[in-house]
Amino acid sequence: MMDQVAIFNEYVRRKGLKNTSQRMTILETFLGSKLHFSTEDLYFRLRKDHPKIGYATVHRTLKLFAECGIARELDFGDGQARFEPLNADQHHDHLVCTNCGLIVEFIEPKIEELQEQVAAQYDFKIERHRHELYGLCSKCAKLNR
Amino acid sequence: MMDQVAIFNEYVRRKGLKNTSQRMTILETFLGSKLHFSTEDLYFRLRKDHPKIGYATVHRTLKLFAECGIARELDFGDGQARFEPLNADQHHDHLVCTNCGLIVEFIEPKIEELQEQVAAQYDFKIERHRHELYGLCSKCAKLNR
DNA sequence: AGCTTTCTGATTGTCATTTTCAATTTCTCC
DNA sequence: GGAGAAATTGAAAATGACAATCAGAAAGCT
Repeated sequence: MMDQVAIFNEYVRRKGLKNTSQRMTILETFLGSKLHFSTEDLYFRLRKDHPKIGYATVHRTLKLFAECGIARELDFGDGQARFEPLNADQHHDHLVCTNCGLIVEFIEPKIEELQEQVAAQYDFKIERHRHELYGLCSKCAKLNR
Repeated sequence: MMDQVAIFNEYVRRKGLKNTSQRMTILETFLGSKLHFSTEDLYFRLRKDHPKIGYATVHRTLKLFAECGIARELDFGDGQARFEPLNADQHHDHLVCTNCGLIVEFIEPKIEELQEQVAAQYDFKIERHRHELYGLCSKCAKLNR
């Protein structure tokens, strides 16, 4: 967690940006909470203790996190961008429950490998990818029977 | 191609919807053209020969195609929904060139299989998935060197 | 501390998509 | 074949997430 703060500070310094109390507050809340925030989620969570921080600032700051590599921007097709803290862990993708919204992360190196082979086959140089599995989690599968 | 028209007609009948000339026109154009339409793409293409068909109708009709299973809605993260005709072919996913917008379809049954295993492992019942590889196609990789 | 640059937050703008609604068309049932 | 109920159309307006604007505030170099 200290790593991410350090990376952010370094990025800010290198780019000639400024280190404001709002940015620090947002960063702490972002790192110290559940994953997969939408801008709105984080805005309302921050509101409790920091009612003066505006929506636009939260939005801009999350973009900044993505820019400097400490966050990943996700899009689960519900019309709202989400962000998750990124650390040095292995790359993961997501399972999304279409009923309750539960998000589970999964790691499957064999898929990553096959992706590379596909890209090579079509002579593409992959920069990033999206891989999401949508369906019902075990709880919702039982309820919806 | 006849299959998709039949499926659509069947769906319309079963749902108590009505079969209008606009819908037929849109369906023909949709099936008879390049893949991966945005609503706007299709709207402008239709405009040439059918200037009276409105944007909202194109949009609603594409949604209807997706609903009845003859089209798949795609989202390549550029803020515009796209649609492609679906037939009984094997499921495919997409490579997207981030420079020129080229879209290539790929099929990799081993990935599909691994997905199933992942879902089983987390006790998810998959309904659909998204898998897109973003990067540079061979042409753009050469130019951007 | 002074001064330049960036940042903030309220507001407004943008853009794809969705909704609205009156007029039109379809389709069922005589 | 045509009346009537119900769905559809198309123009326009509404929606909603995101991005841009801008004047006042804050940061940080010297």
